[in-house]
Amino acid sequence: MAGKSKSTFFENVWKVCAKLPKGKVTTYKELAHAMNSRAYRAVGQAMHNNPHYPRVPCHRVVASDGTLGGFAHPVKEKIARLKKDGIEVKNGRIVDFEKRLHKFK
DNA sequence: TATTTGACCAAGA
DNA sequence: ATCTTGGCCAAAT
Repeated sequence: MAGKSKSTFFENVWKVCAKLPKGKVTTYKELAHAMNSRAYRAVGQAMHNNPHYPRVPCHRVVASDGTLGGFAHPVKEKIARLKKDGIEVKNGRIVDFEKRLHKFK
């Protein structure tokens, strides 16, 4: 085997997040879960440092209760991008959150 | 190596 | 339903 390609936690997060279909959202917790981890806080850090937009759609990652969570830019932009993806936000919450929520695997 | 910092979460009050 | 608290984990300092 040639060089061992050890991937960091962040890189794994980005890799999984890149699989999120357009028109859907996921949560920090779900991303962690998909990696068999409970580091949902660290997932937030990975999104904050996401160097791969738009390949990694970090704006479609929200909090477990359907609220928006954070964003590296004004939250206003996150809302705008979601709307562009066909996802509605009202009063700081994802509309029809449960229907929009994507679970990996 | 130890401490601090978050785009979090679940359970209490 | 909203607000507070403690716990959680990886990265950065």
